[in-house]
Amino acid sequence: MSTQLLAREGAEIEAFTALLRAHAATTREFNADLVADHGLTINDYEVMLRLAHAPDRRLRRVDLAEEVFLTPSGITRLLAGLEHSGWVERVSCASDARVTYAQLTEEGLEKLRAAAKSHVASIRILFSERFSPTELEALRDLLQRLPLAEGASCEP
Amino acid sequence: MSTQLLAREGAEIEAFTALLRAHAATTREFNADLVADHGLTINDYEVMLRLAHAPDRRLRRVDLAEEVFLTPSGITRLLAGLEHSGWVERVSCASDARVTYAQLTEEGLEKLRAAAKSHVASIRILFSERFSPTELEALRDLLQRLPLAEGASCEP
DNA sequence: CGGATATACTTGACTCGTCAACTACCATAG
DNA sequence: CTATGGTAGTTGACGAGTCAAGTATATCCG
Repeated sequence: MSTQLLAREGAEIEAFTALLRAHAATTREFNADLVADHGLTINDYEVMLRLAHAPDRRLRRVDLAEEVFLTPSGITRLLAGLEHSGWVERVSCASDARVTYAQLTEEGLEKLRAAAKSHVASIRILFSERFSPTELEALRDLLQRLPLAEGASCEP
Repeated sequence: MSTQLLAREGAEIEAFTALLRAHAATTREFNADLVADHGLTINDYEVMLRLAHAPDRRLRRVDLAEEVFLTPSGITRLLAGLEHSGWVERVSCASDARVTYAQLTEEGLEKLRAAAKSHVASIRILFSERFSPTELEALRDLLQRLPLAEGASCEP
């Protein structure tokens, strides 16, 4: 009654709450494993993964930021760590002196492969324990509708 | 080929990636609004909401931590802010001197109501723009399966 | 050309939350 | 009663990421 306005009810709110919890739970788990086993955070991993799949294994820092939903300064800081470890190198751009690419090194790729092995396995286990293939697809498709504006669709 | 091991393919990985992105996108949006309009973070809000729905509007700090997926120290810190603003009070427990309840004050409830008004509206809009009622339920149900069972896991 | 505006990135100061270590209290067994 | 072990909570040191402001370069247009 007095808390009517604060209703937790309503499928939208429930869905969002579930999203928060699901993220907190899974992320915490995977991140802890990744850090313990490889000294990488999830974001380190995601960034290196994007680089690995990019042409020449390099990406502009802005674009990278957008892909993993970090701010430009966040990316600067994250990359500082990866550069320090020798997994990513700065490469300057001939045609535009403002841009600096982040490029995955050979060691970075090796590191990523090693990390991927256990990380991917954990993800597969967690998700396939809980969902059928059909549900998995449904979940993915629904979640993919959420990110607003930006990275929508178009890949080169 | 050489990146085969790093495959982004596989419904489990895609689902998890989508979860990361969906969380980052929505959370950033809602959090920014909440902070700008009411000076509350999403976690502040979620904590106050739990308190509002609890008997006597109070909860043990441990239990609160568990509900919002924070560590005990995280909760201490978060509550320190809310106590400072007068929205939450510490109440000690008669039967067990170790526990301190966090109790939502009258002002806290008012604050929460005000924040809920716009926050809930934003959530509803974002989600109902993208999903039908049926999809919303599906999404919620799928996400609710993810948080791992607390005590269950781990090593002896 | 040259000034205005926009873009790419970095830096300082700060917030939020973590972990590890610690205090304080409770419960139970000998 | 006391030792022993478990639970509730706080604190210090730190990491990760944010924002606001700053620098450097590009681009557009009179």
